Amino acid sequence: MLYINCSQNYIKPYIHGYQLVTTGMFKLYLACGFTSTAHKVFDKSPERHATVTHDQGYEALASFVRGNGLGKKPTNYELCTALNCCAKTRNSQLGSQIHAKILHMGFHHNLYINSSLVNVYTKCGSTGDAKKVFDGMEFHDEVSWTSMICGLSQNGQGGEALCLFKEMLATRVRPNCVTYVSVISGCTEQESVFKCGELLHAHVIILGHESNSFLISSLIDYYSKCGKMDIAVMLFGSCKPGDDVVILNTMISAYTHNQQGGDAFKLFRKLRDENIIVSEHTLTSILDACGALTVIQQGKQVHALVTKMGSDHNTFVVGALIEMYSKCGNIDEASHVFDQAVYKNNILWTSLITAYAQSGRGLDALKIFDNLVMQKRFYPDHVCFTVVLTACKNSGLLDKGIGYFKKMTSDYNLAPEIDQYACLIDLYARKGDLKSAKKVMDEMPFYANAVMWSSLLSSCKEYGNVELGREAAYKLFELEPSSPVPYLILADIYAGAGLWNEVHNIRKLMNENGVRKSLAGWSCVG
DNA sequence: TTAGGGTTAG
Repeated sequence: MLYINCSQNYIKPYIHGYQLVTTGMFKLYLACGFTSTAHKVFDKSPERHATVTHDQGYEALASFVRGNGLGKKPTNYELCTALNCCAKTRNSQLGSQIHAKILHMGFHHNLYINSSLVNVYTKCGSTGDAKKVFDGMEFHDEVSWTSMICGLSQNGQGGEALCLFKEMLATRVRPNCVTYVSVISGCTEQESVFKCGELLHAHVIILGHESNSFLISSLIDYYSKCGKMDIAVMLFGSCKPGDDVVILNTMISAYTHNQQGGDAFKLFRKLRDENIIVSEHTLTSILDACGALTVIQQGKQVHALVTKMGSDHNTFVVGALIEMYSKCGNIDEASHVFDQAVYKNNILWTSLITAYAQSGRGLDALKIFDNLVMQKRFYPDHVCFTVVLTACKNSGLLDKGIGYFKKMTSDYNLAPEIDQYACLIDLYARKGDLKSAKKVMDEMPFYANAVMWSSLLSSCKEYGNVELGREAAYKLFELEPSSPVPYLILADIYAGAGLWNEVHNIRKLMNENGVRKSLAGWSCVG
């Protein structure tokens, strides 16, 4: 039994935040059959940028929902189209309901329908459900294999995508360009699969796909994220400028992320001089370069172009402008850009709070956060809490920080993640409450990482705690075996306590473990 | 009727 014409179902999950309320309104209008109003709501939605193909989705989905409301039996083609729309609009709820209908109607053997289901589930972040559908399929074609591989890649499971790709190679179905694009894009997330990209590149060359623009951009992205800029530049050199704006944008980002902001700028200027049409992605990437280079004059010129292109409605571009002004030290202009923004979503609010926090105005950052929360205009997520806790940390506000940490669970039902625990530990440690910091580390549901032990070790040096300092340093010897830093800090701690024999032992241990003291200016004694 | 690349907050 399906209830997809029941509007309540659409509203319930979308009560958090302006952006989601807008999405909920869109879905409500759509569900009630008011497609033109749904169009209007969606046209004003900040989520509009989420996919370029949304527009093709409304009418088909609305028609399907209306038909279902009238008790009309859908064909397998219509179910497929409806699932496709669910994937594009990230509507997991309707997708699951359609899945139930598919099972009820006995269409679950259909290859196309199953591929679409895999796509819906992965686009909505449910790779487990997608895998269940995939594993239950009687046979796979290149599209269904690729859907699953791509879904894993897009959900940060590059290692799993690669394993599935290997399974595919063992079958009679051959991977195509799309499969390679999908699997290569998954190789940029985890270091464990970094080296596989080169092997996949070799496959691409052997198969003669090296001129495919999707493959070129994914390979440029891959090599730049592995730090192999020479190969990225070589691949870029094989294309004609203006052939594909995505390749250009990938190259601009590649330069920026590899501390080559000047080259990013040169490329951008070349595009402008040659009247090559740039996209909003280009603006975002070049603003990123301006921030990295702290070149506010160029940043302002790009801002003028943003206005000229009418791109100030795009939340990605607005976010990049805020970050650029903030990095260039002009927090007032960052704030002004935010005030002028037509659509303000959670991410943009977080960008503003971050801008204040990183400009040494932690108290202002917290004030903005408190006001927003009080007015119920904003429902913070984990990232926002990390920003807020960092602001507390940098301003030395231990009690406030503890209060925000507790609010995560009590007010927002958010289980703290490792990043927020790291902030809390650092808060306690910086204030000298090393006992509480250690207690959090012992009791939290995560293994303490190197960041946490380093934070504890630094504070042990600051507050002269030899016992805990020793424990932290020895943990770091295991976690970061080639780093001289924990050895040197522990030596400082020993020296501060007058334990000269221990200082000599640490020096000996460094030699034994083959760790080289390579930090210029480090204040190690002896 | 099924699949693809590049961009935001710490």
